[in-house]
Amino acid sequence: MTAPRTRAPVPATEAGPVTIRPMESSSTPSGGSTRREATRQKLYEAAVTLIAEQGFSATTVDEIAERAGVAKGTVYYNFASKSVLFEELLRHGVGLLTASLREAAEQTERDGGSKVDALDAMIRAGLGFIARYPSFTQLYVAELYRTNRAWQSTLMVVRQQVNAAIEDVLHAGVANGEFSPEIDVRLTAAALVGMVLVAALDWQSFQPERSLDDVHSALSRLLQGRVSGDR
Amino acid sequence: MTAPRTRAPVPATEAGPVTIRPMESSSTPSGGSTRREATRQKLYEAAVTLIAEQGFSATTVDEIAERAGVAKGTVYYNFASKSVLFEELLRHGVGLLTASLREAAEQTERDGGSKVDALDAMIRAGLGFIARYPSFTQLYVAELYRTNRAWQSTLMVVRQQVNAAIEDVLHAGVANGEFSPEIDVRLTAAALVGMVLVAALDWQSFQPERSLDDVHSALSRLLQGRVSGDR
DNA sequence: CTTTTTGCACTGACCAGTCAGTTCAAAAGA
DNA sequence: TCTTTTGAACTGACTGGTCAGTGCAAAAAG
Repeated sequence: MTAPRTRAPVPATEAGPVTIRPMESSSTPSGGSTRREATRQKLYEAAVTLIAEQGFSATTVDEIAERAGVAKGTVYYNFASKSVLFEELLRHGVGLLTASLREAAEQTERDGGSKVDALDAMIRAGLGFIARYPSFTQLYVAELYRTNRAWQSTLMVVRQQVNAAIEDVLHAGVANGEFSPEIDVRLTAAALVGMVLVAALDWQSFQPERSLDDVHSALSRLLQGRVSGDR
Repeated sequence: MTAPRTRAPVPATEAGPVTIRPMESSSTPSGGSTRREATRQKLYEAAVTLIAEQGFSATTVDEIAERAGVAKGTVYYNFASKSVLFEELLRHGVGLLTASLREAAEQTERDGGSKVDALDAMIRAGLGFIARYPSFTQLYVAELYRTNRAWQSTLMVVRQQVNAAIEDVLHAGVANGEFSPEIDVRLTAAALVGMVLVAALDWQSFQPERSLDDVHSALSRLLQGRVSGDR
């Protein structure tokens, strides 16, 4: 059998772990060419809402292209595959989130606040982020605990990035004497993430009219154990 | 074109009464025939793990059937569609969870415990449930905040069921004087759910060797504001 | 007790449709 | 000129759902 001249559909070896294509869009180390970057941004935005609504598998590349207002070919010109687009989107979004969290903690630090204050500020920052990018948050939560997926590793890295930002403050607080040395840093961080995530999603989904301050104070009360009693 | 594939037979003619198939699977009001129920159970179990791992859309009916050890047609004999199978699975699982939560609260009640104790018992019950059905929990979290989906309404009902169990205790505690009247019951309940959900998922995914007691005490500490200080 | 009938539960090949990914010539920037 | 985008055509694989047909245990008939 000889290769039919027109098409060259993947030779024999199927086991190829890596896509053979010449492309390699994912580079763009810095600078980012002007036009290209704008297109990618549009694709991110289109993809994030669609995937948040329907999930990754249920979202088609055609839909993403249409929503972004570009041709399907453009998607593949800018990203090696649907999965790669998704992975880069994840990294992009979580980068923004962690930056925001760390910034909040550092700001508190600079103002001479305590570690609880830092945690509180991070909760607020988290809520702010979720309010600004609700779709991204949905998508993050929805994909976070899936296993057996192509982007497993990306997800792990990204999750760790977020949790670490909180764990750092917790650790500092323990070293500080401000927090009990008996707290379980890892679990407490996870619990705090969950608290903010689910409460914020509830807020956005079912009571979007409420203010950030309002929601923040409810969580703040929980964080500081001001639920029982009323000191 | 007739040409029956491999099998022969059964002469044509079937002028008999046009029984269009007995269909009507989803009923089974009570008793339910033994065999049928066993098959449905196997399908639930197969579907829950697969969907937890891959998500609803990425999971095929063929996979579910194969994992359950039945033919594809059997899936459709027992459930009207893939979505219906999923919806019934959701209702089934959440039914178990809420029963467990309410039972825990009532037990505390009977023992003359406080409302914080009830909340604490519910956290423990929640953790226990998640430890027993981690896949179901993954699936629940992953699909909970999706919009534009066929089973939207089922999800809402089911979510409300869980949250209400917690809100009830919170309300009772406020009426009781045990909780500050300023707490936001709705948001606090959501936050507690998130706290348990994410912490437990973290536990199951990354530190499965730890004991329930261990995890419970970490969350308990957070609930009771015993994080800062060490009273 | 033996034979026949009934109908539920299950089967799996099949179909019509869908999707990710590819290709490319031509147009549009810059 | 060089880069980026377009848009439509195509493919190969896969998917949800269907349906004619099978197996079997219990009821009915003899």
